Amino acid sequence: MKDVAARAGVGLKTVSRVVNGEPGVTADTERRVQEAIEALGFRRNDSARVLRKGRTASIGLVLEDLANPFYGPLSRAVEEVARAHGALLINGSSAEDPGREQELVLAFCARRVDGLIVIPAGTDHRYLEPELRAGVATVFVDRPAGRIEVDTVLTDSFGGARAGVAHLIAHGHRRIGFIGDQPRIHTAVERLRGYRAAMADAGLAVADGWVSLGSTEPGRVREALAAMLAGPDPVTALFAGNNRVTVTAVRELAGRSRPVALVSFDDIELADLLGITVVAQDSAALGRTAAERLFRRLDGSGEPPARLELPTRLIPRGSGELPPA
Amino acid sequence: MKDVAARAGVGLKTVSRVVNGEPGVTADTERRVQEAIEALGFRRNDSARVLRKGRTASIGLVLEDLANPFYGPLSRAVEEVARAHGALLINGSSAEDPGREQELVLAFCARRVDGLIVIPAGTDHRYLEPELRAGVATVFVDRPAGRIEVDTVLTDSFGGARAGVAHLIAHGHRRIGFIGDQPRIHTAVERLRGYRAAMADAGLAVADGWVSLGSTEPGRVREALAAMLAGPDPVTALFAGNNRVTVTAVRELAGRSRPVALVSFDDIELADLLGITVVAQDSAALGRTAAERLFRRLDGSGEPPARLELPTRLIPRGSGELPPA
DNA sequence: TTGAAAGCGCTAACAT
DNA sequence: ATGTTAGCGCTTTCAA
Repeated sequence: MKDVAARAGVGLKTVSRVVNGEPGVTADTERRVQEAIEALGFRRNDSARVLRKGRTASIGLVLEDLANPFYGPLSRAVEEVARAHGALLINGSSAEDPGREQELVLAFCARRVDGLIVIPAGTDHRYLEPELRAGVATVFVDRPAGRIEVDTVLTDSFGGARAGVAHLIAHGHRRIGFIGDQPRIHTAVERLRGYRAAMADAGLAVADGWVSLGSTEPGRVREALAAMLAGPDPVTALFAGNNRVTVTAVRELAGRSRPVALVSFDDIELADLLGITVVAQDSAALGRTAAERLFRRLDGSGEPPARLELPTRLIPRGSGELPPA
Repeated sequence: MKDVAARAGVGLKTVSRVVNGEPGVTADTERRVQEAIEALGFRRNDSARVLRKGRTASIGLVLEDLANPFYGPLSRAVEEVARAHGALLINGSSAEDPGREQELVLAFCARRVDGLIVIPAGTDHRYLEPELRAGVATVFVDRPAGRIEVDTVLTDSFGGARAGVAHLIAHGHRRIGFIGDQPRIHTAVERLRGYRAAMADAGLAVADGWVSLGSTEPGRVREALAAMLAGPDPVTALFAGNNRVTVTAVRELAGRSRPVALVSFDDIELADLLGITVVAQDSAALGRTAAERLFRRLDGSGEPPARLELPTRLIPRGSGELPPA
């Protein structure tokens, strides 16, 4: 910028004015400055700008795994809103590791992101307190924050699971299995709660062997499913707690002779062709809602932290309407 | 930092030493500084650090659409490599718009990212020349750069398509359709070239109506497919140019009475259950390879720009082995 | 309309 | 082992 000023034969501040489109520069001076900028290939250094202005026009998004198809649309929606507000998006995957989540969040804060959107892996977020006090706008998505008060945007996991399981019950099933994610993950617990509520609503007892929470790694899911389908009283239907579980369950069930009904929490590409009944959540809406809330806060809305819940949608496609074998 | 120094009763540089884990501080002093840091909730301002050091420890990734399942694993792989090198990842989607690609790239450069990984939407990248001269390491992925010399990591689209079409020919097909992405996209053209090569290898002529390049939007693909399947000499097999085309094609073909063989460029989740034969490319490997090359360059390797091509893998699953109707 | 000077928070280089 | 000074590239403030 100094060089540009020298070459254009003007003061530093004049260049700054031109670069930022501020008024108070004659057309002629502006032209001279523009020429110098071209000639020198000058590009404003935003780091210095940030240092001076205090705002970075960037937000950080911490999620679990960008490679999971559930998070792609969410991330994209956040990016879209950020773009509309002139902000860039810094992305990080926690790999479901609370330590890594914290590391990423703090790295983003050190970069002085204006805001933070977090899909938490951990359950205690008090480490964020100094940042919140320092004014970093924060929204939690998909799962609630632990031990701090912040804006939260969730899917109605409880209601969705309850509706999905009730759907299976309505189609005659009495012995229904549930395979979900690890019990420290909020959505897994909520969906299990929804399952239990639906069973209770129908006056059905839940046998121990019908419920399995744990890693969504295929081997684990396969084993859990095999256990439910073995023995004297095998389940006739399965409620799969998320897209990862569903993918493995569908593969396993495809190889069986006796049909097992299936309802999946989360939609999956081409699930329509496979006739998989799902409880769909709108991950893009989740991201959009969270980002909009974040920017409203950055624009100075002083509302107290709120908790929003987005509804799910049951889409019958065949697998959930199979009668008990 | 000044405050921390004051509170701990030490000099500025001593705090800096502690914060950065530099040697030359007594255990006792360090403790006092740490206490002050805790008490004040101090977190180093990386913007200032960047301004001083010249390196930001961040890289920018411009791709087409984070919501496309092809890019999730790619982005994740890049992030993983970046993490291993202590760098953060800034993400942007061009939405296949060259103007937006340029806007994103230049925004990243203004942030002084150390490096850039670009899946280009445009075909002329001379706007990058000043940045390249300024030392921004750059790797293009999935599609080559236009009119500049940079590292490039591609999938062997030509070879993959040629092998896929040859596979259909080997199963008896003579009238084979090709539906691909827009002709300004390099991979679309390469795959079409592969298709033509395979047909020529077998001594087969290609009728005008068998080839269709254009948007991958479902309506467009549906129309193109309908046209190929109508008339006196309908195609008996289809080569789908990418995952978006395949999704629509599979849906359409599922509704037809006469079976049409299908080979897809790009694998898709659950394609195994649907029996879709694919020419798979490894998008994670693409991202990993590009990122590794980028960091090797950042670490000072002075190799000239190179062009790498990753192989594809033909996975027969049924749809590509159907005989002609 | 234009510019000079101060300073954002940090680190490199050089004292002490 | 510790502190001082200068300056990274920009914007803010105030003066011309």
